[in-house]
Amino acid sequence: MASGSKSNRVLLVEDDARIRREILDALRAVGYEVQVSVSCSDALHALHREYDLVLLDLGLPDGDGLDICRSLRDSGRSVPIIILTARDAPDQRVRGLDVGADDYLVKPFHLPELLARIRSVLRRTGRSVGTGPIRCGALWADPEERTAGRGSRRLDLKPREFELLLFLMRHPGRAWTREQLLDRVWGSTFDGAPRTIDSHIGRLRSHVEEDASDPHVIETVWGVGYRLRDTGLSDVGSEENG
Amino acid sequence: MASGSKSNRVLLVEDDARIRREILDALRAVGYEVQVSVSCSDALHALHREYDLVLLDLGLPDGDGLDICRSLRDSGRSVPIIILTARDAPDQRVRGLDVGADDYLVKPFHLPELLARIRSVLRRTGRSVGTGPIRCGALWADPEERTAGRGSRRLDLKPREFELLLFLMRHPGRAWTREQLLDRVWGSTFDGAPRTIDSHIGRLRSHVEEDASDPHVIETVWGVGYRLRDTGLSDVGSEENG
DNA sequence: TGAAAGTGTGATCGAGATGTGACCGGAGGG
DNA sequence: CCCTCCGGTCACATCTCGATCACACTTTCA
Repeated sequence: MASGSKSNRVLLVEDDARIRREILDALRAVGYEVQVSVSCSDALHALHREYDLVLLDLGLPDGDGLDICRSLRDSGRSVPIIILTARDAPDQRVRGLDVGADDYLVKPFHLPELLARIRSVLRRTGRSVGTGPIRCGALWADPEERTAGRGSRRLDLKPREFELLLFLMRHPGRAWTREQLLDRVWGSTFDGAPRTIDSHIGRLRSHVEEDASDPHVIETVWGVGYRLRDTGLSDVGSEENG
Repeated sequence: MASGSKSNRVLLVEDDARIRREILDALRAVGYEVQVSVSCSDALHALHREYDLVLLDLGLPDGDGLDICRSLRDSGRSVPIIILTARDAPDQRVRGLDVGADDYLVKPFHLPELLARIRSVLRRTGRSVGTGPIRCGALWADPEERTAGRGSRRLDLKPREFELLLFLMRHPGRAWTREQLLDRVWGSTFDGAPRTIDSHIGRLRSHVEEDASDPHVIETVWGVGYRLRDTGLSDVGSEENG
């Protein structure tokens, strides 16, 4: 999901120079990385690359934006699309949405509303933060599916191991004492020996580490506790759009 | 008996009887399973159950729909929400979208457009329930014909077993708790023991699994529930072990 | 209405996950 | 260099939770 620390990439397909300028400035002002296409052929070429969002005008000089939308969906690409157009008839809206657009906004529109709709679509397709899968270096975990893995390999974790890993992944780079982990992962009602943590860390390492005798992922902080190594989001062949 | 896997489940929150009737009829006509709430408290109660979509009016007699939206998101629920309201000021739209709504439609609207936007949201969130036959690995099922099988062999499933299998096949790879399965497959009216699920999973396994004593198709997720093996991923067989 | 099939539930058994203490070895400090 | 302290590992007791089964209840269909 192309959302990490980099900015979101947007393809703006619009032939009217004035409107284009206006949207472009607004998007850049709030930090999106924007590319521009002014025609169908132009857009189809640009779409060989991956984007987080396509803003699509329908009335283009060399064809209809709906065809772009349709061809993207037909070829299985799920990149989010928001249609921006002057065509405001109800059946035109229905048609736009039914060829696979995620939203349909009629010109003239208010820029703040466009930005809000963009945020909404990105939020939805980027999977909302609290529940969606998270990544940390080569590690990934999906609380909803209850799956975790390293790279392409899926890990077979026991419930406690999964909870522990999930917690650590939500706070990469930070060191935790055994007491804190017991409190946060086991819950405040649990009153057990801190050594319990050691066992579970050990078991987790045997799954997660390349070489369990030389831990690089779950680090020991001597005299304190443990920490998940913060790998400033290295790449592990992500991408799921397509 | 309401069967969650047969159609998409929609919660309609609307206090105006005329509008409610209109939307309700339209949704049922196209096959959605609709529940209705007429107030905030009503809606919050209904939302203890799971839905595929919430249609949310903002001006409710006992509070603001925005609060419902906000509280759902705050508690980590990602259920799709479409706001339907008479509030048409741009900053109200922005606000609605920014508290977590997936779409914002101003009254009066055209029903076909609402339906198209519903389709779009369901498509995007992957909750759209198709009516055609589906496959998952060697398994196949046809909701219309009410037949299911494994490879070339037809399975003789009882109604509940069929519904359960169908539901699992529509979300391969995802783990479900017993409570969730009861809610989605048995229906929101059913209030029974979670152990019931165990029985049906057992019966289903005896049909579906090569060797029922060593389940590979319907996996047990310890401490959570069950999951249909996602054959899309590479082999999940026992990894290392300590 | 009666028989037969389908479904829900509680009891029991056993597999598998978890917590704990003992023992070992290495890191740090004097 | 030695001593002490702390973390790693392991085996095992314990306990939780899932599988199974029998049976009662419900629904369906003749």
